[in-house]
Amino acid sequence: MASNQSSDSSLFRIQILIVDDDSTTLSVVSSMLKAFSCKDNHKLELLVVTIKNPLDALSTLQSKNYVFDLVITDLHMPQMNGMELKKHVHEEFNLPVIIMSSDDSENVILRSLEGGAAFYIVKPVNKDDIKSVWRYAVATKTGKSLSIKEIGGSGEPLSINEDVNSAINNEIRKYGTKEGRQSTEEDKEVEIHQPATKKQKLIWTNALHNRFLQAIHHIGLDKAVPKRILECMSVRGLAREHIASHLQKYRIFLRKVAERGGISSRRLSGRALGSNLAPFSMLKNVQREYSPVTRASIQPGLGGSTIPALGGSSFRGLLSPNQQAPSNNYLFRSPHSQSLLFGTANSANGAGANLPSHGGVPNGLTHGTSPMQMYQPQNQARSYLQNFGGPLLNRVGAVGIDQAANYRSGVGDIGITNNSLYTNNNYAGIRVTADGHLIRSGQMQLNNNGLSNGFSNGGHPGWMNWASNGNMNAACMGFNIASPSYMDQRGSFSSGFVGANQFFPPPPFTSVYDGNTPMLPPPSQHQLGLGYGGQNDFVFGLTNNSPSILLGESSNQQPQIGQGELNVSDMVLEPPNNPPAYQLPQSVDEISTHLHELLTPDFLNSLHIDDNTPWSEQPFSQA
DNA sequence: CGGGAAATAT
DNA sequence: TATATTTCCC
Repeated sequence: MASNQSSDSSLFRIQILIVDDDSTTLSVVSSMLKAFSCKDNHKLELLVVTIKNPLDALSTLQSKNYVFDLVITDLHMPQMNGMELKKHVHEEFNLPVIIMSSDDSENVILRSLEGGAAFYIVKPVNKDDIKSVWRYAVATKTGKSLSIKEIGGSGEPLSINEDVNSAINNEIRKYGTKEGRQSTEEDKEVEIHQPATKKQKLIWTNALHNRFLQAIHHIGLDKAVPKRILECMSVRGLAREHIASHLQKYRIFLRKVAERGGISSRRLSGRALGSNLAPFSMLKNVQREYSPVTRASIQPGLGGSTIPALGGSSFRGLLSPNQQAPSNNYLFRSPHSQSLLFGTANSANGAGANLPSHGGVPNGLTHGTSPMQMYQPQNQARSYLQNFGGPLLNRVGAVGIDQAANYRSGVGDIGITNNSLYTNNNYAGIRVTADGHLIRSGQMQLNNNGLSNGFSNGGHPGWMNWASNGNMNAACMGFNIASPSYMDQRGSFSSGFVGANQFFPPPPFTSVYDGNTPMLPPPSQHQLGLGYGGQNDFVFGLTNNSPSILLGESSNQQPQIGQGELNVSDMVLEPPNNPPAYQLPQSVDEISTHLHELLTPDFLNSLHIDDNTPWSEQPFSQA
């Protein structure tokens, strides 16, 4: 039962009550916890009391008033469930309660967290969970707050309180050093030697990745080496090693895609390639959680790249009104902390709760207009964090999509109205009929720059995104979404993209990116309309049950888009006055030939990945 | 020292 | 398994 370790000189005396009707869990968790309490460590004293009956637990708490620091309880117990117990514990003893259950349903987890649980552990409990408990306990005891330290604020990378951190590091280092100690079974079970010198784990958030991409743009892929990228990115705390590692992965991704791109389009029979090119699916910018999109939608897809907004335009995602432009930052995860990024402590700071989940559906709690998503798959090692905080980036130069209002109605215009201050009010009316067809409504007008593709490139050579015959052409490809589970709500989905090369380098990175501010270029450069912050600049994603790759089989054939839900040929757009410098290939062979060109690193580089797509869905997480 | 591949860790 | 870190070699 109780294990007591006497020590007068303890720096920390932590007393934990564990309640679970399963005695195995009790003993396992107990011993795991104790494993942290190194016997020859006089700075740490851990008292663990295990009780099978929640009612007994309450009476124990009463009889030993205020001696406990923390209660860990199972959720499903015969006498009283964990949440009830938690309620009592909160009210009567004002102690934090950690819920621990094999139930990993999001519902339950959410309710628990919302109900005030400190955090939630999904059984089987692993060492990371134990570490989390331990750290939480220390933090509680010492009054230090465990929190994501002001992600939007101080510029500090994600970290728990430094004091706590170092204290724990010290403890762990002591525990972890093998010198003078025989390794025991217990050590193997809970092995925690992470020297303080160990690097914090960097999580490549989408925003950070975008920064990375932009840096590569700026430098040029061929010259982009870690050191230069690092300089260019100007992200505090970022190390060359981080870049090198990421670059390595990125190159692998590029290589893979390039390989795929090189094969004949005739072989690109739908599904096979779709799955092969699954990485692309992440390139679209679907607002999964927030978008009311149901069907026959123009989805912002992946694609086209940074078209300067001087006369150009960028599609912004079809966002719901509350959707904020992502402004996420990079996150550092302490090597010791896998699970401390959530829970009560964070809630106090306005962060959300994480959701252990198998399915990987981020289900971040919305916090006002700055929802933050945290995703911790199960209780495993990774945490995907996404921060949607920050100001709405009303990107100058972006096509303002008259989005939610019309879109929500499901019928009517998707007014794609360029409201850029820097353009000439180009108007491309695209209309979705009641039955979900996309029809032309209004026409693209020329702007001063002379190109009428709606995405004028300011006089610079650029691709049209649909060819002069008015049809979306061969460059339109659809890719199945990588994770159909995401799309359950509205069926399968293909996003198409049209490509445009990057002709404009991003503005120089002048300021040091502190990891917190939204990644916008300096104001004077806003007009470039670059996709800072992670949006795809524009693209049509074409929806619904589309085969994976939608290359036309003949020069006359239109890409097949879905089940007639949305037909590109309905998008009759005015031919340009000035033919684009680069004509899209018309025949299959040409397509085949040009596919490779389409998938050049430059093009790939130009792909901006939206912040709302979980990292696990991002391109080279699949590569 | 720095780049990059490979091994290793989580 | 995926991805971040670390090592190793050039």
